[in-house]
Amino acid sequence: MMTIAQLERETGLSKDVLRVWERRYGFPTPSRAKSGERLYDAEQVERLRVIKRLMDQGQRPGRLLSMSAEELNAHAQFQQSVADEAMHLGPYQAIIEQVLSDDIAGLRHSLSRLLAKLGLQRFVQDVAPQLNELVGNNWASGRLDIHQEHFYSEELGRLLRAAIGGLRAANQPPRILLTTLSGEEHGLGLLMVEGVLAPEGAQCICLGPQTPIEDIFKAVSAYAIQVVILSFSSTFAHKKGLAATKQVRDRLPADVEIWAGGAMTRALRNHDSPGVLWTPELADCLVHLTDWRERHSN
Amino acid sequence: MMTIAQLERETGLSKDVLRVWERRYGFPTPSRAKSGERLYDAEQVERLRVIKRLMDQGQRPGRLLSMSAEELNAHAQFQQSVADEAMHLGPYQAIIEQVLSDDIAGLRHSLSRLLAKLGLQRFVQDVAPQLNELVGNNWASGRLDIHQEHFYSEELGRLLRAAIGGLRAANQPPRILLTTLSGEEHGLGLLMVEGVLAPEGAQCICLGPQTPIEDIFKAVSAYAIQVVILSFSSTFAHKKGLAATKQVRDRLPADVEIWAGGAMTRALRNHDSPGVLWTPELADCLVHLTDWRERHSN
DNA sequence: TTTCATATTTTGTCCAAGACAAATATGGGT
DNA sequence: ACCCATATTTGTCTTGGACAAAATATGAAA
Repeated sequence: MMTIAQLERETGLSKDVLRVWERRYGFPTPSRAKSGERLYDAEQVERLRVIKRLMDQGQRPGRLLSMSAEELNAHAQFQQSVADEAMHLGPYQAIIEQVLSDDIAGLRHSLSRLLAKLGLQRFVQDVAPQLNELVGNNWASGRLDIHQEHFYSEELGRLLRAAIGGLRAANQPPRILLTTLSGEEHGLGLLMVEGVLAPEGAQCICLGPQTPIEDIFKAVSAYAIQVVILSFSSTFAHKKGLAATKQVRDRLPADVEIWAGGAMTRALRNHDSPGVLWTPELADCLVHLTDWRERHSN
Repeated sequence: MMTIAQLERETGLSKDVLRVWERRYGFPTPSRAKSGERLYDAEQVERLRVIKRLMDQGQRPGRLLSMSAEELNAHAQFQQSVADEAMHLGPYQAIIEQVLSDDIAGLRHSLSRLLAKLGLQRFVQDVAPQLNELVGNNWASGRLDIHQEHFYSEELGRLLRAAIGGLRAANQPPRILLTTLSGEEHGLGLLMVEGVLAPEGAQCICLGPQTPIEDIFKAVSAYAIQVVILSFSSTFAHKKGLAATKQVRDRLPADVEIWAGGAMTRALRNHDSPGVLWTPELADCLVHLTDWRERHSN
């Protein structure tokens, strides 16, 4: 039996949403503590998990919530088969199999072998994004458990950090600050960007995820930063991302550039906002780096 | 101008709290959009930041919120001087100075030198906890900015991950799962535990922070886990931590042990809860590891 | 047909005030 | 000094209504 607060933390569905669904769609239907508080049983929690997963695939709640438990399961099954169909058997299928089969040692070995073979920069550009997408697809289709996704992220993060740490200390311009805004908790993208830029000798200072805007501003002046890189994962609503990025832009000195990347920025690729460079692909960062150095080479 | 949702993300004060404070104490006093939504100006945001920081030191909101802006600043100043007084100039004061002065290269160098000198296990046991406490105190006193705390955490995390990754692959029992429960986002503690246990040859599988209970259960069976380690930082309410830990205990097989550590567990040190071992200090983990191996040596 | 702008629907967030649960402080006894 | 019962403070949950924001459908122009 779970309270609404626990359920929010475990599923990521906000309390407001859980309550308004109950009112509108008649689901979920929690029992009540004698004080009137909602108590959700394991069955409904599980059903909400399935619903959340399907919603993250783009399905809309109105339909999902009006389905019976059987219909919902059948639907999830169907979606999974569709996703499987679409997934092409790329060169990294073997690695995904290792994630799916909880092959700890195998995954570690495969990743580090690929990194050694390709080098950090190529690995980050060519392999990591594809793997991330495969993992994302498999999670969306329900084939992959959360613990497998966590383990994969942790291992990839370790590998990248180790590789970056092994580089000779960078001392060429520009000085780059890497972080995400509050609300974006995924920090893997930052490591990937650093993995591309650090080998070029750029001085990267990574603050990890969720730096409040005020503190980004402080960090920029404390470290004499010349470029701020922000990363947004695909789950970040692009309208909010745009607004937030502009807010940062307004508070920073004009000579400090902002490069914003990550899956979300694909939607803004052609959006013209002064003083912000969109870098939906990692390769874009390299282009911008070259440009920056050219501009500042006098 | 900030909406209540932005303010919640940036300060960590929940919407409910912000609204109820307004009702009870008459502060904050946001203006309203024409639709009636609250809009907080920069000044009040800053004041709320100060209040939050003082509350994290243990001050109670009733008093802080009834103070005028001037009184509040004077009070914060006073608290800072008290904290400074209490802080003893330990052997690591120099490192803290580097954090405070944004000396990137110096901090990296000091940390890696200490690690090389003491070795991973000693570094994690003797140095890291003291540094963390100093950083915490300096943050509480307002001397340290959030970006400095982020940078410190990121650097220490990298160093530990690199050191752990450099160890020969562990292959001795027990197989240990490390994670935090949803609601606890600090993952540094997990790395520290791993830094103590991995050198002993224990097979550590780290999932990073915030694994839902259901998925901890799945991971335990997928990886044939024998010990689950949970970490709780000091901000986790110990009553909730106890309840959550018990919930995990109930769902796991009896032969899987739970070791719960982190600053919060100091309060539960003497609390007897069957099937859970409290490890408020890192050294406790080593003791438990020895015990475990002895018990399973037949 | 495609593309773009405009309606319409759906969905999530915010608001209000009251109630109560949980955390913390206080007083009195050992 | 410690511990327990009681009082106060503080945070979270409740309801139903309203509206903002996102997504989809519709229609017009290229």
